Amino acid sequence: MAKTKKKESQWETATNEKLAEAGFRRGGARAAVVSLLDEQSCALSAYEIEELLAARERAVGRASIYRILEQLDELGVVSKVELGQAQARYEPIRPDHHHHHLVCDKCGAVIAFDDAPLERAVDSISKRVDFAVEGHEIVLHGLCADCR
Amino acid sequence: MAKTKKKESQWETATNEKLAEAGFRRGGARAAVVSLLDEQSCALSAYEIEELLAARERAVGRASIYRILEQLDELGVVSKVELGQAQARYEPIRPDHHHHHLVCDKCGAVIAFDDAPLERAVDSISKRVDFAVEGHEIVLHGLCADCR
DNA sequence: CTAGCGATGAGACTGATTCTCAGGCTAGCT
DNA sequence: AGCTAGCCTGAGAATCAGTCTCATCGCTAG
Repeated sequence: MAKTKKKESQWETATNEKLAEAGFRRGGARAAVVSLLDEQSCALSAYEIEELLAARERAVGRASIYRILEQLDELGVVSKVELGQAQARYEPIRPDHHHHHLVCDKCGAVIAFDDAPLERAVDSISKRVDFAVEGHEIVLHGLCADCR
Repeated sequence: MAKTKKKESQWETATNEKLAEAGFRRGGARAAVVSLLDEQSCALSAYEIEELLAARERAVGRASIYRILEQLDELGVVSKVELGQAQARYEPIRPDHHHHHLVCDKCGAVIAFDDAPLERAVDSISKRVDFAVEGHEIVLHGLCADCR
């Protein structure tokens, strides 16, 4: 598949702006990772990112991938989620698409879901505890429709 | 510290019964792990378990700790929780104490909390999705009172 | 008391993630 | 456009949690 110049989404643009504001220089590796993440609707593992980038025209070193993901996480544009699979996954944070995950204990499939009442319950707790809550992660696990 | 014969709690007793029912023989290593877990009110990592047991009179091999924890998890008497700290934690499941965790991003402190509306929201979702939900894990992260 | 077989643990191994450090490239200055 | 300081990269070593292997130990039934 030829590399086509895609239109940058709001997330990629906003991320690049935040990187610049935070004093980061531009770099090919980071641009490739940001661009790849922007195309995803759900979480990718570092290994998947490495493979996907290698399969394109732009391989990025493993150390760079982890470094970049950490920077993006700190900037608050990427969310690191641990789904109990012995590896972390990362996904872009889009203001209009907050969601959580269902994880199949058998095949490892990851399915996204969102639920307003759940969010409200979490927000309510966040205000009640003596703790500056900055984020939350909710994982439901069990068996997916195929494995059941 | 001298080893004192403590009174077994309901959890330890029930766990030993389930182990026997499941056909497991008795063993010193497993008894030590079960006894240690019974004293905890919140989650311990495998490494902490290894250290705590070594600090007592009863060191247990790492392989045994993981094996035992896995058996207890399968029996449904222990819960494996991933708090995004690159290591799993384990805690006894007591029928009267279902709870979730607040994790401090700075010092790593783990604080338990429970909330009925949150549980109801999760139960509600569990019934709506095309997925056999067997369990859930909710982690709020941010800064604890000390680190703020 | 003894044999059979589950329980245990030392240590090798695996897989994910982090660290190190030499060389490349960007951004700012002339 | 040319130059340079210092951030950006990536190859590979190091680390760390967790898993596997296998010889030995020690319950328990008989």
